[in-house]
Amino acid sequence: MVEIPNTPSVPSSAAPVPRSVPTSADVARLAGVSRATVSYVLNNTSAVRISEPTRRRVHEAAKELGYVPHAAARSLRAGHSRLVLMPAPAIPVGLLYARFINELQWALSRLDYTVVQYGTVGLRGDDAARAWAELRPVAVLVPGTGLGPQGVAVLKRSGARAVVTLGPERVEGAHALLMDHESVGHCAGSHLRARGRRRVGVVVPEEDGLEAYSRPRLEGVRQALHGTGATVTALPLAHTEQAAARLAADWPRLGLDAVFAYNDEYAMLLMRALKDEGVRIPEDTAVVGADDLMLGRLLRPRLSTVHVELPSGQYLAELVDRAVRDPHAEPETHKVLGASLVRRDSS
Amino acid sequence: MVEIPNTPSVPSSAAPVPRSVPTSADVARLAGVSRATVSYVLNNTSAVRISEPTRRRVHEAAKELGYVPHAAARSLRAGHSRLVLMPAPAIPVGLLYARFINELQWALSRLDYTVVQYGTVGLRGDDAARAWAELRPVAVLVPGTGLGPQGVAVLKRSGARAVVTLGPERVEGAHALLMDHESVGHCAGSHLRARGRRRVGVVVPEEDGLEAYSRPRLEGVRQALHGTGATVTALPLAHTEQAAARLAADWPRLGLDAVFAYNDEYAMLLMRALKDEGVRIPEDTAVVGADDLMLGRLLRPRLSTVHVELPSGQYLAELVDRAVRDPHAEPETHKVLGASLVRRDSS
DNA sequence: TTGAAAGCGCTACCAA
DNA sequence: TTGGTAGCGCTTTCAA
Repeated sequence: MVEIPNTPSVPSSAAPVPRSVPTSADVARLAGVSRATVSYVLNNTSAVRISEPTRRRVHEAAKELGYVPHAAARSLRAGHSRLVLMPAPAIPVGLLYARFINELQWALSRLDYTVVQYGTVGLRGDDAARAWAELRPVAVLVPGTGLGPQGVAVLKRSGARAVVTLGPERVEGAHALLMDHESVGHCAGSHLRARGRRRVGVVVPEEDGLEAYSRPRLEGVRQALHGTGATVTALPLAHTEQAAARLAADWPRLGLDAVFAYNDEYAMLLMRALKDEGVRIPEDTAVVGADDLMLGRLLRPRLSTVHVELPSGQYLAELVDRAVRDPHAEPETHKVLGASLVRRDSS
Repeated sequence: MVEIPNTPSVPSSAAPVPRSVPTSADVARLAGVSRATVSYVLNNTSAVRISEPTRRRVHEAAKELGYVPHAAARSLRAGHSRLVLMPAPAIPVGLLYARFINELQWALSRLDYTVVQYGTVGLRGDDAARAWAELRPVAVLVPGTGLGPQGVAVLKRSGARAVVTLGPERVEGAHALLMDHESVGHCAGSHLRARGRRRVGVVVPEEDGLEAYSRPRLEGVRQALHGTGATVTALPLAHTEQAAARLAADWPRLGLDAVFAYNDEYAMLLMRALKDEGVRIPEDTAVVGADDLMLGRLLRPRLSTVHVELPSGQYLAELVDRAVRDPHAEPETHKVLGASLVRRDSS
C-alpha cells in the first residue's frame, strides 16, 4: 500500500503539486492561528468568543485549501456519532417502501442525523450486526427479519443508543415498528367472506426474500376465514407469464371462487392469465390484490386491492430521536400498518 | 451532551452494570497481553508470528467482551478507508436501477469494499459533495446529474481516489458511465419511422426529478425523425388516471399517429385512457414504451417497448477498483446503455 | 514472540 | 480572545 507523504510545511514550488488532504492544522497555519481557534471558528462554538477578523481569516484559509472536516476523527474524539444506519434491502422492494425510506431520511436529517444505507450483501444475522457496529452508529433501523436478540446486543454494546426493527415481529431489546402483514391478509379475507366467497386461493410468490411478508399475509386470510367453513389454498406463483398461464390452466380443477394475491403485481399477472382462459371476473372468481398500485387500475375489471398505509417518516424519526435521547427507556412497540380494502370491480 | 464515563478497570459488582464500549485495550487486559498483540491476532497480521495459546486467549477475550473494532479509529490510523459512497437517489427510481445497485454492492463487497448509500436530502451540488467528503470515502459513485467539476474537485482533494458519475454527461475530472438516454428515444423514433408513422407524440412526465432522463429520451426521438418531415410533439403527463384521460380526450385534436412514452408505466396509463376513448391501437395510434416492464405484457395489445440494458454491477465494480488502484489514470468514459426495441402488438 | 509508544485529525479543557 | 495539549481507538515501527 503506497502511503502519500504529508506535504511539509514549506510552500511547494511553482507547479501545482498534488497536495495531500488538508487538515485543520493546515488551515491554522495558513490563517496564522492555532488549531483550537480553527475548531472554534468552524464549529461556531458558543462558549468561546473569537474576534471577527480572526473568524474571517480562518474561513478564508479553509475555503482556499478546500478544507473538509474529517468525520471519523471528529466522532472518534466526540465518543459518539450522529449516524443512523439502515441495512439496504437486498431485494428491490416496492414503491411504497422506497417512499417511506425517503421521507424518513428527510425527517432524520431535519433532526441533524446522517442517514446511511449499508449495503449488506452476503452477511447474515450476527455477522451483519457486527459489520454495522463497526461504524458505531447512534441508531440502527432494521427492516425485515434477520436481526436477532444477539444482534441487538452486539449493536447496543457497541454504543448504539437505539435499535429499531421494522418487521413482522418484536425482537428482544429493540424498539419495534410492527408491520403486521397479517392484517393485510385479514382485510382481504374478511372482504371475500362478506362477498360470499367460500373457496379462496392465496397467491404466494415463489421469489426469494418475500416470505417474511407473504407468509403473514396468507396467515391473515386463514384467520379471517377460520371457522366459517371456507377453504384456503396456497398458490405458489413465480412472477412470469408462463407460470401464471400454467396456474390459470389449472383453474377448473382448483375450483376456487376467489383469489387474494400477494400484491397487485401478482394479482394482475394472474388476472390476465385467467381472462385469457375465459374465467369471468368477478363472476366466476373474485380477485383481490394488495398495495394499491396504479397498475391495478389499468386492466379491466379494475382490481380490488388492500390499501396499505405505512407510518410517516416523521413518526419514525421522532421515535428514533426519543430513543437516542433516552436509551434506557423501555423498548416501545407500535403497530403501524394500516390496511383498508379498496373495492373496485374485480370482487 | 452527557458523556458516558469509562468503566474503570476494576471489575464491576454483581449487578450487570451497563458497561461502556469495549476497546482493544479491554481485550488486551482480559487476555493479559498488550494492545499490539491483540491487533496482530485479530487482523491475522502475517508479518508477525503469535503463539497459538496467545491467539486463543485473545480470541476468547474478544468474544467474551463482544469486542467490535472501531472503523473510524481504524481508518483514521490507516489514513484511508475502503468506503465506497453513493448518494441514495432522492426519488424512487425503477426496478432496473435498483437491481443494478444491488448487483454493484455485491460485486464491490466481493472486492472488500464497504458500500454505503448516503441519504442526501436537501443538500445540493457542492454542499452535498462536502457532506460526502467528510466520510473520506475512497470512491464516490454519483448517479444522475447534480455533481459538477467543483464537487469532483472537493471529493478528490478529500482523498477520494475515484469519482464515477452515472448519468447523461461527462463531468470534468471524473470517470463517466454515460447513460445515454438519447439512444432510448432514438431507438423508439427509428422504429416508429420504419413503421411509417409521421406525427409522433412523446410523453414527458410532469413529476419532478425525471427531467434528467426524460429530456434526452425526447431529444433522441427528435434526432431519429430529423429530416424525415415527421413531427414530434412533447406531451406533458402527470402519473394519474385523470391526467391520462384528459390527454386522451384531446387526442383527435392532436392528430397523432404514434406516441412514445417515457416508460412503460406512462405508456400503459395512456394506452388505457386511449382505449377508453375508442382509439384503436395500433391502427389509429401506435404506442411504444420503455424499460420493458412486466406490466407491458398484461394489457392488450401487448406493449412494444424499448428494452434498456444497464451495465453489469461487476463491470462498474471493476472500473471502480481499477480507478482506486491507479488514481492518476485518465478518467475513462464508457457508453453503457444498451437500447433495443422489443416489438409486440402496440406498434 | 511480545511490548512500548507514536501518531492519524479533531475537540475541549485549562492556562495565559 | 487565543494557544497548548491531552486523548478518543487503532495499527505499526522499533526495541527488547
